[in-house]
Amino acid sequence: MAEDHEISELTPQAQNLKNRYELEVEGIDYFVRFMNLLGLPRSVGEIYGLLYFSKNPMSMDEIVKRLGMSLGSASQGLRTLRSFKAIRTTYVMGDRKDYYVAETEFRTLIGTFIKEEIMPHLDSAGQRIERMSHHMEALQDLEDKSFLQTRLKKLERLKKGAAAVLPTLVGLLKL
Amino acid sequence: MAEDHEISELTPQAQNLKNRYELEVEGIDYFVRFMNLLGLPRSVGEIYGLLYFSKNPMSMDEIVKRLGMSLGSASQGLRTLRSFKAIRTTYVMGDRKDYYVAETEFRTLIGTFIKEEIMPHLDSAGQRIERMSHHMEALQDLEDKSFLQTRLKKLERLKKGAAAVLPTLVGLLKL
DNA sequence: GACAAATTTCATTTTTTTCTGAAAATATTG
DNA sequence: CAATATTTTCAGAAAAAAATGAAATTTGTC
Repeated sequence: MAEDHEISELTPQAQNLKNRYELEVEGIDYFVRFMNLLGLPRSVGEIYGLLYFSKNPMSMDEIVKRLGMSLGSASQGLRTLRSFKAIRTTYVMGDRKDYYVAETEFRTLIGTFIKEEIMPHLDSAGQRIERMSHHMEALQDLEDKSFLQTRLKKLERLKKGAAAVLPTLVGLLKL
Repeated sequence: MAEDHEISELTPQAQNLKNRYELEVEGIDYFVRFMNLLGLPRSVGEIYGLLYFSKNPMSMDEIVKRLGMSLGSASQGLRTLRSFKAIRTTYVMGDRKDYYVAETEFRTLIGTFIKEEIMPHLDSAGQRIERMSHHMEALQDLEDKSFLQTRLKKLERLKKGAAAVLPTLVGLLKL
């Protein structure tokens, strides 16, 4: 009973484990917030965070166990991450499971995100502006017409600006 | 009964109204999607879209009537838009209502959004990275430690890059 | 400063998104 | 190719976000 009163003192090993664990938890939280900023669900951020701070590739059932999430969420989340090339699979000899590792090249990751998630919006934005311009051209009231013309031009400029800046941004990310 | 069979033919005036209406609807939809991309609720996009394509300032009850939304949503949405400086109030003589007009300088609008919504995240991200580094420094296993050090450095670089690029982006928006 | 109009707040309801888990589909091994 | 392990799908449950509307507050007017 000599160490009864030292119950909150940790051995160096225990302290070490605790540090590693807290680092991981905070790291996962980091990516949960980041992905959330991009409009992606919590589970996606959790999986990516776990993989980002894991030295070894992980299988889906490991991920499920570590994060305490359902198989469905894990499968869906891994699919999303693959679609952004944020993770990739590795082959582990003598095992039929798939193993995943985080892609840590943020440049690629964000580039894919812009290309797949943002650019399509810009395309349909362009089409919508065209349809609006068409309606605008046909208006009788000249004052109203010219007012709307100005507003539509501004929209067009915004759209063109975004379409120009985003790819440049991806280029800049080489940093 | 001469025009019975022309029931779907519109007079020029009616056609004109229809064009104006469809332009407005499409314009509102445009901003609903845009705001949605920024993670803002539909009601915020609706209000901004309506104001953006309206030549005249509008009061809250007009907005409520035109969009068929609740007073609560309108009040909340207007507050959000004001906080981004996406709209401003105008004074209308002899009327005690507040009247709103859209701020059409997208540069300002996006600038405010970045400053108010994105930058705070970057600050807390920096703090979180620091806490993680602290835990990392204390680790015993040198291999794991150096692995995590690399990962944390990458995170740090991403964060620094974002912090540098975003204000630049605002500058570029002068276009 | 009492009244009325306009606006905000907030508890509740509605809608949308995300998660779950078991069944179906697919892939792998002996 | 049968047996089994792994992954995906998807209907329903749970959680989160947004909208509602009536009460409370604020603002402006006489």
